[in-house]
Amino acid sequence: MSREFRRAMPLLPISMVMQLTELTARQIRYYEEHKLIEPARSEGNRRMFSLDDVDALLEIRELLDQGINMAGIKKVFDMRVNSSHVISSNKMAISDSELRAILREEMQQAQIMQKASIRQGDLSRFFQSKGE
DNA sequence: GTTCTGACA
DNA sequence: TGTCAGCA
Repeated sequence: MSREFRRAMPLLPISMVMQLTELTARQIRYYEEHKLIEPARSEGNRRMFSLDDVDALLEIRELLDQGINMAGIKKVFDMRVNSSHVISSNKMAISDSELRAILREEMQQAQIMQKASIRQGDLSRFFQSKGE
Protein backbone atom coordinates (compact mmCIF):
# COMPACT_ATOMS: atom_id res chain seq x y z
CA MET A 1 0.00 0.00 0.00
CA SER A 2 2.65 2.51 1.00
CA ARG A 3 4.81 1.14 -1.77
CA GLU A 4 2.38 2.31 -4.41
CA PHE A 5 2.14 5.60 -2.66
CA ARG A 6 5.87 6.05 -2.93
CA ARG A 7 5.85 5.13 -6.60
CA ALA A 8 3.38 7.91 -7.21
CA MET A 9 5.33 10.43 -5.17
CA PRO A 10 6.69 13.24 -7.36
CA LEU A 11 10.35 13.67 -6.55
CA LEU A 12 12.52 13.61 -9.66
CA PRO A 13 13.55 16.68 -11.65
CA ILE A 14 13.56 16.37 -15.43
CA SER A 15 17.35 16.08 -15.51
CA MET A 16 17.16 12.83 -13.55
CA VAL A 17 14.41 11.43 -15.72
CA MET A 18 16.45 12.26 -18.78
CA GLN A 19 19.30 10.06 -17.56
CA LEU A 20 17.01 7.31 -16.32
CA THR A 21 15.08 7.07 -19.56
CA GLU A 22 17.69 8.35 -22.03
CA LEU A 23 15.04 10.60 -23.48
CA THR A 24 15.65 14.29 -24.19
CA ALA A 25 13.84 17.01 -22.27
CA ARG A 26 12.16 17.91 -25.54
CA GLN A 27 10.72 14.42 -25.88
CA ILE A 28 9.61 14.19 -22.28
CA ARG A 29 7.77 17.50 -22.54
CA TYR A 30 6.31 16.46 -25.85
CA TYR A 31 4.89 13.27 -24.37
CA GLU A 32 3.40 15.27 -21.57
CA GLU A 33 1.66 17.48 -24.11
CA HIS A 34 0.14 14.36 -25.57
CA LYS A 35 -1.07 13.25 -22.13
CA LEU A 36 1.11 10.15 -22.07
CA ILE A 37 2.37 11.30 -18.68
CA GLU A 38 1.18 13.95 -16.27
CA PRO A 39 4.03 14.90 -13.95
CA ALA A 40 3.25 17.10 -10.95
CA ARG A 41 4.52 20.65 -10.72
CA SER A 42 6.31 22.37 -7.93
CA GLU A 43 8.06 25.61 -7.04
CA GLY A 44 8.58 27.66 -10.16
CA ASN A 45 6.35 25.46 -12.27
CA ARG A 46 9.02 22.77 -12.40
CA ARG A 47 8.03 19.25 -13.40
CA MET A 48 8.32 16.69 -10.63
CA PHE A 49 8.25 13.10 -11.88
CA SER A 50 7.20 10.05 -9.91
CA LEU A 51 8.58 6.55 -10.35
CA ASP A 52 5.37 5.74 -12.15
CA ASP A 53 6.10 8.50 -14.62
CA VAL A 54 9.57 7.12 -15.24
CA ASP A 55 8.07 3.70 -15.72
CA ALA A 56 5.61 5.04 -18.28
CA LEU A 57 8.41 6.89 -20.05
CA LEU A 58 10.48 3.73 -20.23
CA GLU A 59 7.57 1.89 -21.81
CA ILE A 60 7.08 4.73 -24.24
CA ARG A 61 10.70 4.42 -25.20
CA GLU A 62 10.35 0.71 -25.79
CA LEU A 63 7.36 1.30 -28.02
CA LEU A 64 9.29 4.01 -29.85
CA ASP A 65 12.17 1.61 -30.44
CA GLN A 66 9.71 -0.70 -32.13
CA GLY A 67 8.91 1.93 -34.66
CA ILE A 68 5.55 2.78 -33.16
CA ASN A 69 4.68 6.46 -33.39
CA MET A 70 2.75 8.82 -31.10
CA ALA A 71 -0.61 7.69 -32.49
CA GLY A 72 0.20 4.09 -31.72
CA ILE A 73 1.55 4.81 -28.28
CA LYS A 74 -1.53 6.82 -27.48
CA LYS A 75 -3.69 3.87 -28.44
CA VAL A 76 -1.69 1.54 -26.25
CA PHE A 77 -1.98 3.88 -23.29
CA ASP A 78 -5.65 4.55 -23.90
CA MET A 79 -6.27 0.83 -23.96
CA ARG A 80 -4.42 0.59 -20.70
CA VAL A 81 -6.68 3.19 -19.13
CA ASN A 82 -9.82 1.51 -20.43
CA SER A 83 -8.55 -2.01 -19.81
CA SER A 84 -12.11 -2.98 -18.95
CA HIS A 85 -13.36 -3.04 -22.52
CA VAL A 86 -12.03 -4.09 -25.89
CA ILE A 87 -10.52 -1.95 -28.59
CA SER A 88 -13.03 0.03 -30.59
CA SER A 89 -11.27 -1.09 -33.73
CA ASN A 90 -12.84 -4.01 -35.53
CA LYS A 91 -9.46 -5.46 -36.44
CA MET A 92 -8.09 -6.50 -33.08
CA ALA A 93 -10.44 -7.37 -30.23
CA ILE A 94 -7.74 -8.32 -27.78
CA SER A 95 -7.27 -7.36 -24.17
CA ASP A 96 -4.69 -5.02 -22.76
CA SER A 97 -2.66 -7.84 -21.27
CA GLU A 98 -2.70 -9.76 -24.53
CA LEU A 99 -1.47 -6.76 -26.44
CA ARG A 100 1.32 -6.21 -23.98
CA ALA A 101 2.27 -9.85 -24.27
CA ILE A 102 2.45 -9.55 -28.04
CA LEU A 103 4.49 -6.36 -27.91
CA ARG A 104 6.87 -7.93 -25.43
CA GLU A 105 7.25 -10.94 -27.66
CA GLU A 106 7.96 -8.71 -30.62
CA MET A 107 10.50 -6.83 -28.60
CA GLN A 108 12.42 -9.97 -27.79
CA GLN A 109 12.22 -11.26 -31.33
CA ALA A 110 13.40 -7.97 -32.71
CA GLN A 111 16.39 -8.04 -30.40
CA ILE A 112 17.25 -11.62 -31.28
CA MET A 113 16.66 -11.37 -35.00
CA GLN A 114 17.97 -7.81 -35.29
CA LYS A 115 15.26 -7.50 -37.84
CA ALA A 116 11.54 -6.84 -37.93
CA SER A 117 9.35 -9.90 -37.85
CA ILE A 118 6.30 -10.35 -40.05
CA ARG A 119 3.94 -9.75 -37.18
CA GLN A 120 5.78 -6.62 -36.12
CA GLY A 121 5.16 -5.34 -39.61
CA ASP A 122 1.47 -5.92 -39.11
CA LEU A 123 1.54 -4.16 -35.79
CA SER A 124 3.35 -1.24 -37.31
CA ARG A 125 0.74 -0.95 -40.02
CA PHE A 126 -1.95 -1.07 -37.39
CA PHE A 127 -0.37 1.65 -35.30
CA GLN A 128 1.30 3.95 -37.73
CA SER A 129 -0.74 6.54 -39.53
CA LYS A 130 1.87 7.13 -42.18
CA GLY A 131 2.27 4.95 -45.19
CA GLU A 132 5.55 3.48 -46.39
C1' DG B 1 22.88 26.84 -13.06
C1' DT B 2 18.40 24.59 -14.25
C1' DT B 3 13.83 24.39 -16.13
C1' DC B 4 9.86 26.50 -18.66
C1' DT B 5 7.16 27.97 -22.79
C1' DG B 6 6.94 29.15 -27.43
C1' DA B 7 8.63 28.99 -31.97
C1' DC B 8 11.30 27.90 -36.14
C1' DA B 9 13.84 24.77 -39.31
C1' DT C 1 13.11 16.39 -32.80
C1' DG C 2 16.93 19.81 -32.09
C1' DT C 3 17.81 24.20 -30.70
C1' DC C 4 17.46 28.97 -29.54
C1' DA C 5 15.34 32.93 -27.07
C1' DG C 6 13.84 35.26 -22.94
C1' DC C 7 11.98 34.30 -18.24
C1' DA C 8 11.62 32.77 -13.46
